[in-house]
Amino acid sequence: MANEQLQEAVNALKNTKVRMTPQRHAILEYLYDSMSHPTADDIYKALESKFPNMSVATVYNNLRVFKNVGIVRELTYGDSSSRFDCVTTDHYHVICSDCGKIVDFHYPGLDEVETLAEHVTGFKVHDHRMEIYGSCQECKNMSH
Amino acid sequence: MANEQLQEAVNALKNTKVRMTPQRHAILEYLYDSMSHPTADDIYKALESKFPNMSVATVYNNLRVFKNVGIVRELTYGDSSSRFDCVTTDHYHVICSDCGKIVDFHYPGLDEVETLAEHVTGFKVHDHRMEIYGSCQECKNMSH
DNA sequence: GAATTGTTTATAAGAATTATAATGTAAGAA
DNA sequence: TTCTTACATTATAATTCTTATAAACAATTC
Repeated sequence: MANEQLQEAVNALKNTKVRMTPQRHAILEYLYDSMSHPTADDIYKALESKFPNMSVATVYNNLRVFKNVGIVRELTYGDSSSRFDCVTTDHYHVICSDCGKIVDFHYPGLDEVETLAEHVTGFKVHDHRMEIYGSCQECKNMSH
Repeated sequence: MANEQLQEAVNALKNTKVRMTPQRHAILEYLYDSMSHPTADDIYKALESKFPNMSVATVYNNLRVFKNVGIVRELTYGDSSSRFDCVTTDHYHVICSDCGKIVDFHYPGLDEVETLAEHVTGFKVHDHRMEIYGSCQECKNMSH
């Protein structure tokens, strides 16, 4: 299923001016396979063996390209570097404040929040973002 | 009322080992008076005339102190620098994707989201964060 | 096949934040 | 009060993440 989603993403790119390159494919593949929330540097390190000559800038550039096309989302949490997540179904993130672990969390979309915000503020609302913070099971046990 | 909240924050600090200094008071005062969401640099610039010798590091250090005590919250959006917000009542932020304006938005707390997340993930949930993105009225009109 | 457009690489530059060391200031004990 | 200790501030240097630049490369179009 990760493969199907990857294919969808590749197809989405075909409809734009964006060319498919080995590096791009590898970055997408890593994102869809790992299903984690890596930083640009995580991706860079993970692909080092496969692409010894790849530049960090390539990772950043392509993540931005993917973001603009809409197949990747950038997550900025408290920690220094951004994390990237492939846009699949609507889900939220539960984040461990102690170790930084990120777990996906499905929840019916908060549409009513968006509509209420439109009425109250006069904005044209496009999107929202929510994160939940806490201590994961491992870190909970650590603090005994 | 901003003054009352400021007093509360000052009192909260008295109960810790944290000392009150002129710089700290000025930073808090600015946060509570302006009711905006300034960056560290905004604060630094705003207090320049009052404290010509203050270092940027002081602003950063103290914002972190306030954050740890729990009277200030750090907001990390896509843009490069963090923004800081005094923790008052529970409210969310509506952010203009075009001009960056931030508007407060009151909404009954999403407690059920937190409890559901606890059950599903096994986390001990402390907190959550939500932001709503859209175009403010000015930017809506601009794009005609 | 030549020209154009887009891509990668390597490196340098930029910006935000943190660490360090020296100096300053307030609180507590003698 | 004076000495000592602990905390704060300042100035500067160092780090880290990210972006810009220019040259080399590859693919697409005419």
